[in-house]
Amino acid sequence: MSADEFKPDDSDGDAETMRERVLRVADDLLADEGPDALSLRRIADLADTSTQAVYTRFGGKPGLADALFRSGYRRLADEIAAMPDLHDPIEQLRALALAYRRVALANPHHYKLMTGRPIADYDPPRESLAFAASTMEPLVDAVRAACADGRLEGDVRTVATRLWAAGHGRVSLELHGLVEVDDAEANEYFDRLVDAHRPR
Amino acid sequence: MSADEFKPDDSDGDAETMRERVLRVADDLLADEGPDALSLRRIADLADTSTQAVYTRFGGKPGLADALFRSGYRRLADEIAAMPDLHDPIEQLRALALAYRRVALANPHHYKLMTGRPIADYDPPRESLAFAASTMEPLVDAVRAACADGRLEGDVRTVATRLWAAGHGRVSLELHGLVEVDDAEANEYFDRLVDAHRPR
DNA sequence: CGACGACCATAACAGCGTTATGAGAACGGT
DNA sequence: ACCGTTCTCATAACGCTGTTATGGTCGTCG
Repeated sequence: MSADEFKPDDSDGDAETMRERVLRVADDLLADEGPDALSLRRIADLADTSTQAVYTRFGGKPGLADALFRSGYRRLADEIAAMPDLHDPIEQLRALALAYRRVALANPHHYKLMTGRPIADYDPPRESLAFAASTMEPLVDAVRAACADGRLEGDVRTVATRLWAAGHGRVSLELHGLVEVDDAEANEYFDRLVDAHRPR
Repeated sequence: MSADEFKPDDSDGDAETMRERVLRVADDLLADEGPDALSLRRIADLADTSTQAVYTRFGGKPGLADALFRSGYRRLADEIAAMPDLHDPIEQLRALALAYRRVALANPHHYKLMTGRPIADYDPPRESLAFAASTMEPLVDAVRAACADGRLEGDVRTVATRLWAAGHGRVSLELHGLVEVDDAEANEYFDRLVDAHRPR
């Protein structure tokens, strides 16, 4: 049983800890088959361990779901951080919106976990919600820059929140099949949103 | 299959059919405790029947979920239909947005079922999605009237869809705790959205 | 070296959605 | 009016779920 691959005593090196392995397996399973496919027994089997390990590392299924929730927002934050600086605040806003939508459509199951409640008995705790909201900081920065240039007007955080909400709404309806997925219209839509906050 | 059943001949005119009873119990349970509390066994007990009845009437849990999905959109459609006609298209649009948000915040669990996927193995079928989209027709009508008056410009359905998406986004983030619930800001937000489609 | 505590595999428990089985009522054709 | 068919639903079982209890192995530290 359990060919002792590694012991946690000395330096971790590049070996994967059990926690990392479980998280990676769950993350892949979520991406491939969606939230309904996430069963502790299946995850434990795929990670070559038992369900009990999930409990010692994550405290249970909601704890594992929270790790996936954060992992989803971390990916979003990483993709945003990897974007080139366009130096034009309005262009930057457009790029952020496109990136947001692109990440969401590319990882629909993660997006549902990040903005919906697809896993029973899991509701993101305060800290996770705060972390999620913090991934919108680049958007706030771009709005601030645009306001400083006189290209937008209004309270910075309020405007940023409006853009976030509107962008999320479009993506959410697309993902749920309530409106058609349409890149061109999505772009038009967002441009109009930005226009709505231009000084006139 | 399933012509409407008749009870014995006596005058029980307002008697509830088993299907109605199950649906009402499930609807109350959803409103009171949320989607996670919906278990067929519990519903069957509360409706004084067995789980099997749910299968003959709804085909299973996803079928019951679909009935609740439609019931949620029907309530929304009814509330909208009960609104007085304001005769001013823009005012009508504002009133529709407020009604949409009010219904959503008053029935958060239903709203999650209507726009999210909180019940395992249930994805709304085409017809249910079409029914859901049809509840937005009064919004389309108001946009059409506003365009006819020259108060808005653009393709009618496109503009209506944009307003729907943006409104949904705000409500969704509020319900999920990602932005603060704020009536005044919600109104401001929607007014800006409408402004964005005014001719300039 | 021995006691302690962390970790995890095994197994059990209660609950879930679903399905099989069978009994009883309702229906339709003759 | 009769009888066979069909529909409906209660009971019980099946396999799955998340969770918890138990016990054993191992590293840590007094």
